[in-house]
Amino acid sequence: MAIPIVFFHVDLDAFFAAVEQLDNPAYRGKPLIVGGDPDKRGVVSTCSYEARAFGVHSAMSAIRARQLCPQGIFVKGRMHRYHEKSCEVMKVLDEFSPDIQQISVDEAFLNMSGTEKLFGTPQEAATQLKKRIHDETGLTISVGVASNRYIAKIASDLSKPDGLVIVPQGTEAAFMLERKLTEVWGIGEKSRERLAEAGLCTIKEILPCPERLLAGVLGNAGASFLYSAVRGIDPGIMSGEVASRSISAERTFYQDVYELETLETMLLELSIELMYRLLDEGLYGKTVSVKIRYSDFRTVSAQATGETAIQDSSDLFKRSRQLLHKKLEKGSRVRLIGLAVNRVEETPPAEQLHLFDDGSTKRKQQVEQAVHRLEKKRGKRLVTLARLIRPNNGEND
DNA sequence: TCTGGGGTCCTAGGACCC
DNA sequence: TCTGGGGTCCTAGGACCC
Repeated sequence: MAIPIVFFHVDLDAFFAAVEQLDNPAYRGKPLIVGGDPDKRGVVSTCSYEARAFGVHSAMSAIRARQLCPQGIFVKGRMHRYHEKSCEVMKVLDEFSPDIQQISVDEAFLNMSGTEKLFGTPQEAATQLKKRIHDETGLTISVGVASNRYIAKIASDLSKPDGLVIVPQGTEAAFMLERKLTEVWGIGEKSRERLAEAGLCTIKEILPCPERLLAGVLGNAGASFLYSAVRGIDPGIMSGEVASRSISAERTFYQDVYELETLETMLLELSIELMYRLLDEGLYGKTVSVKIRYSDFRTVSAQATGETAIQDSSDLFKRSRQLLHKKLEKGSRVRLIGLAVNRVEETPPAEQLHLFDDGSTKRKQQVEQAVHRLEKKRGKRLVTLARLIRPNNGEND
């Protein structure tokens, strides 16, 4: 007989807030909100269940969160610490399955197929796993169990916190039939609006629709995704390899700005930040894109692919500055500026020989790398371009 | 209520080549 | 002197997720 396929989806409950409450007993049992500054333009990253009782939730503006929950404790996130705790959790997961797929700092899939002899039934295995995580890290998890990743992912969300939902093999379609459209992972607000316009508000209404009809509403990819999802079949977006990578950094200004110099200064800072990350991870890229969000939230971008890989931060700044000038509407107020390097690779792209290159770019790159190494060692920034040392450039943090 | 930051994937249209 | 079809790459914008 074939071994039944069993996937666990493990999701840490209110992860950032739970870590803060773990590290600081004074926060326990209190409405704790991790995220941006309510006095600036921050949003809620994660909040404790005590805060959720007031209606506070992730992605809500921090100002709104404070209105709903004036007694809430607002703290800034400590990503470094969350990564540490995340590693502790993943270590425990490693002992339950050789096939683990971490999909974010607080989530992972475990292929538990064939582990029955070691851990018992899925119910027994999940119960052990939850206990071990709690005993060893002080955190609680919610677990979804199903014959495919997609259903497991949806299941883990249903009885948070400290939940366990098992969807037995063969009942996937019936399980999906009971779901609300808002519980369907991958279908967001815009897609729900479009479906509603087509008279499709429930899974029951979507089921009889041919894929062709759905394609008219959501496009080919969206239709194919939803057609599988409502039938309890894994649409496959959780298992694919990443085709290309990009790295990006962006800043929302504390107040909207219109001075070109302020925008350029921020772009330079972002260039330095991104270049350090490229060097740090040993990545190369030649496609740069600049994003501008205006005060009315209109967002535009400009992108260009150079002939050679980005050499150093001043090269990155030069390229991004050109894009900024190309795209910026003069006189419009800007609330956010962003910079990205797209399609980064681990090997340098083959470049044409530069007949007149005297080797200065290579030297600049070496200097930058050396400075970066030193800074990493000492944990602070040593060299700053003069342009960045200004009393106030209107930046958010 | 006035909307962060870091990502991935999809689509449509244009350029270019054979 | 008016013009096919397919493939691939690039760009801009949008949707979605954590």
